[in-house]
Amino acid sequence: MSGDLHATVAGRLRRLDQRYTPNRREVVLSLLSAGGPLTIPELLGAGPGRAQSSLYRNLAVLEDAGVVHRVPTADGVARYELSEDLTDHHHHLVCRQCGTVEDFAAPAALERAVDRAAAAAEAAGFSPESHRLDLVGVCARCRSRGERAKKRE
Amino acid sequence: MSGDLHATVAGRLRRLDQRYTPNRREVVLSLLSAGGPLTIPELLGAGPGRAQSSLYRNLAVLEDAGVVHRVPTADGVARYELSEDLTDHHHHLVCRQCGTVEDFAAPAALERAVDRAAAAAEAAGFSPESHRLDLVGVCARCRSRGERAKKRE
DNA sequence: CTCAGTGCAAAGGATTTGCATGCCG
DNA sequence: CGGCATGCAAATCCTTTGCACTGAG
Repeated sequence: MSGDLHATVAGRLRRLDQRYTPNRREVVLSLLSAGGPLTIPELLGAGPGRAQSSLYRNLAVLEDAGVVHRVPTADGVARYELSEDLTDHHHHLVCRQCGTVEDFAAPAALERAVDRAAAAAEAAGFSPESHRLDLVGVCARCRSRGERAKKRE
Repeated sequence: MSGDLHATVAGRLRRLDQRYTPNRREVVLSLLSAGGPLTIPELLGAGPGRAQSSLYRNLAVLEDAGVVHRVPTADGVARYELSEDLTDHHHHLVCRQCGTVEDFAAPAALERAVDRAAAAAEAAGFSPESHRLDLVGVCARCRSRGERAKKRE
């Protein structure tokens, strides 16, 4: 199954006359094993000797090819994840303190409710293609940190 | 009712030893009359002679005070809107072509479904505080533009 | 041999900060 | 008067681009 993924990625790249290079494979592998969207520094940290500019360029190519997806976040740092048709549809838990983003699978009932809302938007002239649902709050790690800080007071 | 709003804003600013200056009032008024989050240039265009840096600083202060909210967007340009407790709870229709964001009220059933999902996230250690739901697609304006372009082919 | 891919360094654009001045409380 | 607010300009941060070099086909 992992082989299928790489074959798919390679195919999508080939359509743009682009190759599935080691650098790009590295990116895909990192995103695959991550539990959520990764930042540039995080992706860079994975392998040494990689140039930032190449990473940015590769991400742009991969995004063009429909392999990765750029996730805008509040802290101004872009994050990237694999395109939804390569993984499962999911949503995000966004920590407002440390900015990390974790994947989260929503109940099917929620998806249905979103689809109905999309239909309503369509009636208003907007053509919905996808949706984005984030739960914003405090992640477990930051919460325990906060409680420790509170005790110290 | 609008007076209430300004009083509330002034109060929240005062809590931080900040004043409700004309510049800040201008920002709040612009956001109030807009049908969605505004960019810095849009906010700047409203009044002449305003310095960008002051606007950024004022937005930061207003965000601290819980009056405005920063909305991260895909095109790298930050957008701002009034805090939800000053307006009504709403969601966004994001145009992937021109980047504009319009407000959109979701059906109550959807909100309930989101709340249930939030409860599930909470069980997993995450503390949800709010949520964000965007429908991404093409706005009516861009769609008609696109159709015209298609005809020309 | 050709053209995509890479790394380095410089450029670009959005946002932030330093500093002197203006102004409200 | 003191401290917040403002404008201007310089600085910073993330991201993009230019250029020369390497490597795969």
